[in-house]
Amino acid sequence: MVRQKIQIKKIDNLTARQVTFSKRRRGLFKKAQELSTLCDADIGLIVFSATGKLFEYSSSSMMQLIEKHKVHSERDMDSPDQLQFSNLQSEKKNCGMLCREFAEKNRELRQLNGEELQGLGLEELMKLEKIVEGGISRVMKIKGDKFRREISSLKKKEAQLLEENSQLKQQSEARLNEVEGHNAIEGGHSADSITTNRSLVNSHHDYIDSDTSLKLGLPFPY
Amino acid sequence: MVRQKIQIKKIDNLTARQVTFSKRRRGLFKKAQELSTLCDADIGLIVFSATGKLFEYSSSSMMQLIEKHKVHSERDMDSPDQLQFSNLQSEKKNCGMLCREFAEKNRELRQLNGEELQGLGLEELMKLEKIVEGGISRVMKIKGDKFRREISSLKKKEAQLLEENSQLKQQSEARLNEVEGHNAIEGGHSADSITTNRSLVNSHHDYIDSDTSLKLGLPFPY
DNA sequence: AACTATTGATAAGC
DNA sequence: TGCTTATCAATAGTT
Repeated sequence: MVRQKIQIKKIDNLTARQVTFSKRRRGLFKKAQELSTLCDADIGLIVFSATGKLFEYSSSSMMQLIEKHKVHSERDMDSPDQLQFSNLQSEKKNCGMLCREFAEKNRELRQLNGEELQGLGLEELMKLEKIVEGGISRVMKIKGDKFRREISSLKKKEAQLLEENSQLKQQSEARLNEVEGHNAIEGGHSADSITTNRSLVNSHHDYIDSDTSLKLGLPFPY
Repeated sequence: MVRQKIQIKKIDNLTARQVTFSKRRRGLFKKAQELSTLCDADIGLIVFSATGKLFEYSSSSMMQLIEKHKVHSERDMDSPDQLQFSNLQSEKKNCGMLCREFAEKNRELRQLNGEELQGLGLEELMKLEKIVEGGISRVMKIKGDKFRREISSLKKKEAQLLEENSQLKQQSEARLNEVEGHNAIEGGHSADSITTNRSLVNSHHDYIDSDTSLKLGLPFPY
């Protein structure tokens, strides 16, 4: 439910931001498509998420549309030379801006990493601390989640193995009983009975072994 | 009023189509702007009306956006082109590399900030945690240093002021004594008892004064 | 991902 | 175009 109308400013909460991005992006694309259909317009929509993922819609061909856009915005350039020059210039400008943004991000990164802090004031430092605190708490939360998931999966496996073990134990005992029944019928000290006894001893020994290794792996399984 | 929801197909009536184009276009641009603000997305929207008129919106620079779009969609460039394009090509390649590096830095930054962590393994998470821990400890250290420096500077000032105060006090008393010395010589009452009384009155009066100013400054001090 | 109360967009009319 | 309003559509917050 919409409790109150939201402020149009960057959403702080990451997951909320992602959810909203996904919802509104779909809405926007739908409306672009509707407008193009209803009014016979040629529309191109390019959306880069904050993470750099590209989403696009175009009522015809994005390339054609972009070319058309270039033609429109470069109407006032008469000679191809000028146009070529302007392209190169714009590319360079582009690069320059990217370089600056890049440097800025790098600085941010180093500051988050605790470097280049001498120039900052108390206010800025405390803000930075808040940010890094938020970061570490989120990192630790995810780590905790991962640990818990791994542990619960291990516990599940353990339970399965215990179950399997107990079934094998029952099976083994049942077979022992069966064999002893035979022995009782055959009455005693034949070669067969000795063989059987030996294999029983072996299987029991195996069971003990695997149980021990389990206990070594998880000292307090319960 | 909306009697019924409209079909999404080309509007026959010309004027109705124009009106709808104008209305919906504005709505679309508004929504594009909102999405870009809310979710920190980079958005470009190009609309050509059926009559060929261009409308555009871009959250940053349409040219940059189109370049970014090209970098994304053109996985690889053609064979070495004509000489006249080589400059432009190399600039673009440059830009592409910068873009990728930039995206990488952005990712790092987000991860330090505790976002986009779902894909990481335990090892990576713990490494990240170490990094952020290092960051916060350095940030906190610098902050602590700043606090300490500010405090010690304040203490120094305090000591200076106290020193100044005590000197002024001495000076003042010395002058008082001097004045009373004159009075005692000129006047007829018992010098000793009067001096004592007066100094008492004075000090009390001082106290009252400063208290009053406090009350003026803070209307409801209690 | 599904739901729903609420805001927001807009078709029609003027 | 702009304004109004009844109605439909989008979506924020919740589950």
